Amino acid sequence: MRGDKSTDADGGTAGSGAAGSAGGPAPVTLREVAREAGVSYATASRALNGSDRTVREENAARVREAAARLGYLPYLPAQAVARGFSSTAALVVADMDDPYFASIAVGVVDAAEEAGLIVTMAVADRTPELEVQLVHKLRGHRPQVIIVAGSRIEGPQDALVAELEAYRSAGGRVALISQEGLPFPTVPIDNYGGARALARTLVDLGRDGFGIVHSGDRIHTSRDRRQGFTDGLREAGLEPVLIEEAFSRDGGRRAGRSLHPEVRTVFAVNDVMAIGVSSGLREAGRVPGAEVAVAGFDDVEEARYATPALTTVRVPLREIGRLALRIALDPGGDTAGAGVRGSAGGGGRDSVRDGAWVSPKGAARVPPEGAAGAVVRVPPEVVVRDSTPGRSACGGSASG
Amino acid sequence: MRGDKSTDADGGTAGSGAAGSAGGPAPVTLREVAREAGVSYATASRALNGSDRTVREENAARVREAAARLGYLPYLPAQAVARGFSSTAALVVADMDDPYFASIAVGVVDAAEEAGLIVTMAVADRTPELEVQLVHKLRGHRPQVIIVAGSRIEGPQDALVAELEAYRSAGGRVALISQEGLPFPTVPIDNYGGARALARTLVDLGRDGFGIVHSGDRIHTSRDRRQGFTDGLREAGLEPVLIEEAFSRDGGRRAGRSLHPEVRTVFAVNDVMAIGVSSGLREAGRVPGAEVAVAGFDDVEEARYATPALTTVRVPLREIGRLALRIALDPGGDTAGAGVRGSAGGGGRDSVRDGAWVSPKGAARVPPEGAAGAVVRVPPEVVVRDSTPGRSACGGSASG
DNA sequence: CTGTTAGCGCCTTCAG
DNA sequence: CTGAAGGCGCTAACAG
Repeated sequence: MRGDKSTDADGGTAGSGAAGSAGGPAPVTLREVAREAGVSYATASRALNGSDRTVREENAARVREAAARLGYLPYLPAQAVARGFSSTAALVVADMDDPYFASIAVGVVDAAEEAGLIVTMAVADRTPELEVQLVHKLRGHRPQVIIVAGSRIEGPQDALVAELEAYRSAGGRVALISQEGLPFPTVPIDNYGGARALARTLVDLGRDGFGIVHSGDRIHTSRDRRQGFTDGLREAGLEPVLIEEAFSRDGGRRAGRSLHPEVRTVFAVNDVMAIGVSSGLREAGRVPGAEVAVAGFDDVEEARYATPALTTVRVPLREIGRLALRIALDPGGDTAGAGVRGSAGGGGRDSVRDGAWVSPKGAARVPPEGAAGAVVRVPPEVVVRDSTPGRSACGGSASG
Repeated sequence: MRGDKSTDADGGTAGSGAAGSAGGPAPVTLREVAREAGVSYATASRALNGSDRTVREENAARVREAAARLGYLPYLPAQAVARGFSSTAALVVADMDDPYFASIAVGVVDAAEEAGLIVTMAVADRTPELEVQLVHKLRGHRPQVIIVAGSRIEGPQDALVAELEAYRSAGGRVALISQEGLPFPTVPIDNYGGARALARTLVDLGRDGFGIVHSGDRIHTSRDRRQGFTDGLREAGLEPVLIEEAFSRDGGRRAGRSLHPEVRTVFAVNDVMAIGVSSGLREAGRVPGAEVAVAGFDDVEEARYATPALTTVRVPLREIGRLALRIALDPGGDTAGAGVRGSAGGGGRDSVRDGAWVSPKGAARVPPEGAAGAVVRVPPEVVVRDSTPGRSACGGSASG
């Protein structure tokens, strides 16, 4: 919440005070404020919103005072019409009930707030078609930026790209989260590298009998994580058993319920599924953590309180959300790496893959507006917890 | 997504096609569409948005066709200015990272989508002052409705009420979630009744040695649940031990870590805290579920996968979110009870309190307006799970 | 049915 | 530094 350039007049508190008549008092308009303050309409405008403030302090004060007294509230839609752009940021997420997206949303909303924007949000329900329709609809509000955080699914993305391209060519800024390969600034998540590092860490800890619960290669996130983990394993000469299930808690649960007896270490492609796996294992009478270790990916808060606590790869979701808004607002800015502290933990080297991604198509058509394929890497970090060998799922080790 | 009254022109896919020049082609305006279609500006408007469609089908078709071809997109802010009200719904939640609010948000967004509104959202971070500021800020967009879902905290609510009152007196509609006592339509949650029923259920199951982990009476939700549970216990002649901690996972964890040894059944005021309690118990070397049963409130998805699965009180969060939007849009409508199935569980009587509160003033230029204090009860439902007596925290009972 | 013409609330040159 | 006037894109009477 930066204080400068504030457009607020009445300190954030209601001020319709007087309002004697009861019949839907038309909201106070800037014109009234001007009259009340004894200055011109234009002056009032300048005093309250000042693109380049050039108004005698005395008058400015009078205007502010009048505005406060009348409870004036700038009519944002009107401002948008006059200025040509609104003060909103649009966000499309795949599923708000998933803590992964919820955290990203928090980050976006937070950063937007700081930038003086309010966010309009839509939930695409993990359906590509709906997603396109939503950005289209959102576009009507002429947001200053559009951020799309969906689980990218295999298939033609032409519609989405076209929609976004159209938006950008009209002056809008877009940012994507974890869906590289599209000609827009993206906050990537190193799914491959993180998963690979995780695999190596587990191998180093002496685990074996690996299994991967994933959701098929059509879902990019799943594919990359599966791939990374597999490669990490292969470097140690190991080969995992693959189990495919839905990208959800329940999918994980089903997988856990019928997990092959020889799998003693299972990596679920995300924390939510991993938690489901643990649950499923228990339903099958097995003990997750001791008998079979389970690891996930994301380090969602929930995972830290699960039993056994998940070994996972930390992904700074909130920061990623913030970052998305920032790179959208200021592509090519000094945003790179900003706000993402945290060591590389166990992730270590090769955390950074090919950073540079070059815009393939269309980008030529659309000039400046900042680089189109900006990529800011967020380093993954392996977090080892309870599910490692010697620990039991039940009795905690603490104090005892 | 209802199809009628659609304002969309180009089937949801981008259409900036032609656009030869590359320098930020000004978005297509309605005027251009009109010219392109060979009709007047007004006719084009009517054809595409038609409040009361009265345009020869032939022309209408031409307009639609032209709109599609040019990739016309109605400029919502302009529409808002012209119409006097925008097509947005504002939502203020206390903490998006909490699954409780995330689910509510999903419901709101969903219902908004159905009503043709897009939601603008803000996170109040559980801070009353911020909450007021946010609704104030949001008000600037002239949303058609404002929904506030915060954890009500003891203290003067004058600022919030004033802000909301001002909004409403200007024709806006507001709906609150789980914070009765304020002069606005509210979707209540029977915290007291649900907790009391839960207590009785646990007593009936033979549990004893009760403890309540709550967050102090300043937080209404905590207070009501604690109160209800306590009363339920007293009916059986029992008295609980009280532990006060922060309203979060971590607060619960701390409570669990130092839980009095004699407490063998603990009720945490919400699922998230309950999960924390389980976690804390383990850290202290105790086994939640077997040695000490833990119950929560909300029936958040996460709770169903926790270990041990939580005995809890189901609250249809999503439905509640939907309902909030509906009663805001149509107070006094037939919304009562709609969409909320599920038995009354044990909540029982006193579920319905004083409903009527009469609307003072009238709407400005915005559509009708109904009752202002509508209250729709959502019946709580006790869900008994693993944490009951005989079960172990580890080995599942299933199959094996 | 259709076109013309005012605004909606605000910002912004453009003169004073 | 200030006021007057035009315009943003769209809707809504009001004539034809």
